[in-house]
Amino acid sequence: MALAATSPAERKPSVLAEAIIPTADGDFVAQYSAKGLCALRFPALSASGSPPASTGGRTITTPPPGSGLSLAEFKGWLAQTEKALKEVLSGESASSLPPLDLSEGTEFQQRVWRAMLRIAPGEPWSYGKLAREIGIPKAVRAVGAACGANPLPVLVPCHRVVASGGKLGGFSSDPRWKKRLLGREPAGMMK
DNA sequence: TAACATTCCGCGC
DNA sequence: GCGCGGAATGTTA
Repeated sequence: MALAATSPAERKPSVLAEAIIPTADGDFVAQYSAKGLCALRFPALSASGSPPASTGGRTITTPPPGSGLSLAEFKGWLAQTEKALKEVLSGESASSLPPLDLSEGTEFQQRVWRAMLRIAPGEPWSYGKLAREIGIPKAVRAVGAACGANPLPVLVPCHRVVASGGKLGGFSSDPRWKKRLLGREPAGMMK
């Protein structure tokens, strides 16, 4: 029979609600689908490395009625997201996370992301260790690619995954964020 | 097929 | 011990 025309990552979750979450590091933007938090954008660093000033958290878009996401549920998720975000930003692991909608990723990617959620602060993993954790030790590079596709930076602690040999590794948006976040880890293994 | 947020090994210094 | 170049390796668009 013919090959399937659709690729595995064809379905993107539709964003029903969007909100700004103010933190000490700037304003994060969280996007929600009917299943949960599906994307998180973090503020761009200025050239000097200082985060932009907060605009004061306010919701940009609320979920429309009958969309599958109630306003009350959205507010609950938002509160959880904000709490978890601030916990991670202060160098701790999130005590509780909102539902995460990872349906945009392939099975392999979701496996990588889920494994990253288990990473404890202060003990950064290498791409190699992460690859070994999900059962494919040689897929180190694929793991790196999956990290780059991570829709929920910070919450899914992709910044705690570093290259072996004490090298920092890469980062999708700004390598500064990675260094900044790692600097707050309790152990601070990174010299 | 090409590209990747890697890793490993061998050299030379 | 450190740095460089090249090969290997799995997943994705």
